[in-house]
Amino acid sequence: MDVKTLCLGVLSMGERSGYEIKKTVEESFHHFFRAGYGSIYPALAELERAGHVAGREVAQEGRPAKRVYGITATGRDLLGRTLVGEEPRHVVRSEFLVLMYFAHLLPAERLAAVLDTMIARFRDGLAADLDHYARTHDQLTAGQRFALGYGRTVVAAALDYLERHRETLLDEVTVSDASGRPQAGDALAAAGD
Amino acid sequence: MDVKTLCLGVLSMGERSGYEIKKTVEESFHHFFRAGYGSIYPALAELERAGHVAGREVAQEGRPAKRVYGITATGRDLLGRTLVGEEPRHVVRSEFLVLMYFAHLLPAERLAAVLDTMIARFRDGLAADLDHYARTHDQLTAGQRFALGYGRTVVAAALDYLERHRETLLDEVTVSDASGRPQAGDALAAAGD
DNA sequence: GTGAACATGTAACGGGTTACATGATTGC
DNA sequence: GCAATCATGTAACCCGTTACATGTTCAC
Repeated sequence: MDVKTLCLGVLSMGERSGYEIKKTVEESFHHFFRAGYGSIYPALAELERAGHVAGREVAQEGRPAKRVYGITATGRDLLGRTLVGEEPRHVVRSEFLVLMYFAHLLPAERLAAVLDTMIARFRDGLAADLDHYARTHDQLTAGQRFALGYGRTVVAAALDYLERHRETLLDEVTVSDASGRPQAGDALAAAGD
Repeated sequence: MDVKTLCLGVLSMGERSGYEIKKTVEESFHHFFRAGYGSIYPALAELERAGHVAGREVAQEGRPAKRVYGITATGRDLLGRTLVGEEPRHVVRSEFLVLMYFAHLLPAERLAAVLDTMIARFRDGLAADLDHYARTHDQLTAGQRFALGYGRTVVAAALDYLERHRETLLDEVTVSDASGRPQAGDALAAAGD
């Protein structure tokens, strides 16, 4: 599934500009999908060329004009066929966890900073999520509630894990650092002093 | 963080061939990283050109010869600097969840099949994980236990969520399908009959 | 002898990210 | 005037995926 399909999906819920599509993706898909302008605008242009969406200029007061797109019949058809036809991928790519795997190669302060960054990120994401859900849950489809609930549940579990194991990891790594085995982190910390 | 850094990290735990690196990644990183031969072998070649790893031919009995790589001093240095220098990314890209978000556009049987596929995948992954962990936990570093534990915890939470909400989603989507609103899924299901 | 696991590579392709480029409008 | 938000786009680049290509050894 590419950004083109995502755009079709978002547009199937109502007309939007490229800018607004990105907003929707950030609000509703942020736990499991992301798309930048550099992929959204070209996707929209290509979809319009192929007749799957139709754009029109809309003037606004107090804001620059925007170009809103609506999905066409062939677009809806393509969306349905694409969703049915693709086997569902689910990929996590976490350099954060690779970093944790090699925690013994990191200076303790850096390790703590990384953990705190991730904890803060998850905490903020979850709060924004809960807020968004509270404001929209009564107008969501079953599928939307399911997908959003999945994101919330999993992030909550991740956050809980990080909070509960932060201290332990920090303690254990510090102990083994002090045990005399030379570590890349030690060398770097020494070089940094 | 790219596959080159990953290879350096794996090799920092001991000498390995490209084939064996892939095995290690599959066993230990499968919840949060993946790498194919098409990225591992070129990464190794480039690392060797730069002097960060050194390869040597090793004959085996009962098996084809292999080329095992060891990390060099400069490689270890580069690994340490790379790990310290990068801000930790953590990206989930789930076409599965996008599919669930648009569940109302899917025929009910397809929706059930997708859910069952994902449940089975998570179940199998978790079992393999538990098995691997049971066999290695006493020789893992704190960081490795932390990263592996994170993966296990999060996948277990995800699996639990899927199992607990599968029926509800299926019921709710079926009900709204039958309520008279035309759906893309209906059209496709009808076309398929 | 055939399939599975072991083992190593190359080359094209695709798609997303990043950086660049521009401009309107509001509020401070 | 300047920062922030709204708004749209392009082009180069990176890097990972996929497909292709090849060969060994074992077990059935």
